[in-house]
Amino acid sequence: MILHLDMDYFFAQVEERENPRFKGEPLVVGSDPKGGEARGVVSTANYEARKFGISSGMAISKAYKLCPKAIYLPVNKNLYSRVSESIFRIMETVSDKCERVSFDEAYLDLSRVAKNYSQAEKIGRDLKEMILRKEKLTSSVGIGKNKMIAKIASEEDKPDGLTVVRPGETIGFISKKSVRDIPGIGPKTEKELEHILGKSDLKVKDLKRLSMDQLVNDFGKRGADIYKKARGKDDSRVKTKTETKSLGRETTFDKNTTDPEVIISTFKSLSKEVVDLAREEERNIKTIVTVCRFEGFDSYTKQISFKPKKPTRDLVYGEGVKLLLDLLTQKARPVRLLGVRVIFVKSKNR
DNA sequence: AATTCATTATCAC
DNA sequence: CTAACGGTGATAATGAATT
Repeated sequence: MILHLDMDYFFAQVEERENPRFKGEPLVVGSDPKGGEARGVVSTANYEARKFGISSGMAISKAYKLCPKAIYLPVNKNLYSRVSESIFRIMETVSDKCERVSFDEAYLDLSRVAKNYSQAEKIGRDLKEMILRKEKLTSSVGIGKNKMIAKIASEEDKPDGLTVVRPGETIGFISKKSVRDIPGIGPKTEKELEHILGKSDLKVKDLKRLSMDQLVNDFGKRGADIYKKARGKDDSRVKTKTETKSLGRETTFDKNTTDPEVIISTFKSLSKEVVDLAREEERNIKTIVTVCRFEGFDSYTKQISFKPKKPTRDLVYGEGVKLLLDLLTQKARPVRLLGVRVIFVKSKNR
């Protein structure tokens, strides 16, 4: 028995709470639109802004065109992080089997704490109530027999919703949903599935026409996953703690650049950030990856592996620039984005 | 033959 | 007219290089 909780339009809702004058006005949290010239994206928009067609992930320049008079706020990560921590602590009082997915999303395994779905529902209501009381924020909850069902259920009735899907209702619940509602099926996979089935606007029930064999053939491991999910099955566990496997920083320039001074100094500061953060992990690294996106949006990576070493600035910057210079001389084109990432060595015992 | 490395693709939020 | 489009991290596929 799994519960999924998703905060409603989280960043924007927090900003409304901090400044109630924003309520009722279209509000967009994301990068500075700079009069429509900026290259960032929308993080979260409140419902008033969504009426203009603005949504998460959209280019901020497009959002600005759709609604220049909206209130545009920068992403105040520290604030959301504090609120997030408080919400997770509330959730963890209900069950310590809690998986934090992002700032505003988490799963709880209720198998040990609820005898039946009615009890689970009560827990869901209580959770929403506690969060509202403590943080003055609304959330949406879904409960189902596995993580996938719980997640889709939490989307069902937002904002401020609570949906319980009992095991017997599972198939009926998902069959009419779009294939895009299945976590793990993104735009590319949807397109490919449409091509295979010769039909657009695919529903979950349509997927049942595809055999396990065919799906595995076409999509590998993910195909097997799709086969099961189309039948309401998902045996992934709620995982409470996971260790960081990699850590990186990247940045997009305001304008594409060919200036070596700018490129190198930017890379240097990205490297410094990565090293400072990697140090806190107190673990060795085994790979350094540099990323470069050029004018035209095509991206390339170059990486180097070695015997486990401490993440020092000399190492990460030193090896990193070599990789970067390789990419730059190979392409010799204006640069849009630069990034650097380190991959940690797996630590022993778990 | 098995494992690791390098690179790209896809996805989620 | 169309495209516009961040940052962080995970996982998988594939082919080459190593062990």
